[in-house]
Amino acid sequence: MGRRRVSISRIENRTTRQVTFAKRRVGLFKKTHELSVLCDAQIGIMVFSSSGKLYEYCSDTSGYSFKSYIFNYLKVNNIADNLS
Amino acid sequence: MGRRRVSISRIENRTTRQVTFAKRRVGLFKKTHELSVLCDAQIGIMVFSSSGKLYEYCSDTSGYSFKSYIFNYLKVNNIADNLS
DNA sequence: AACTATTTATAAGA
DNA sequence: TTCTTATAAATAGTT
Repeated sequence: MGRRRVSISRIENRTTRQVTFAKRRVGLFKKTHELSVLCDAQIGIMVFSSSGKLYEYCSDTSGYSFKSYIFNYLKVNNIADNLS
Repeated sequence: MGRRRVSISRIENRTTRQVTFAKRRVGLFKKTHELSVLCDAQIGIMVFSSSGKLYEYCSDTSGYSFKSYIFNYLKVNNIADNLS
């Protein structure tokens, strides 16, 4: 969806890779936010860049954290108890 | 990006919300995969639908699920033990 | 950091 | 509900 079609494989040029990372990361977080709001979903996303920097997004509505949903999931599925 | 512009707020109609969730979830995971491959990034994403079902994607190809990263996080931070 | 030609995602409709 | 398609949105290459 740009001037040319691009095949999905690692971008070798360092500068191009960094620029694409910055652009698509913003796009991904936007899509994440939209899905969360439109469909009332709880979403957590963590992105580690190749240089090791962490970017994260978490939907959080009216007091419930994403972590609380994870805890609830673990409990309901009997994966863990004694959560603190 | 469809027949009409849509404002980003909760879709009230249940059927429309479910259809949109299914479509956009696929799109989001595709975008996640593309960013990961193009830019050599490690990405984990967890989506809880409003009905509580979990969908996840993890860029790691060596057999580890994103859930295992969460488990490790919970263990390391002494939030939960007895994880199965 | 902006721009814009194109590709891609997707909202309605069939 | 799965497929189609008109249109909005994302973005690759350019400036």
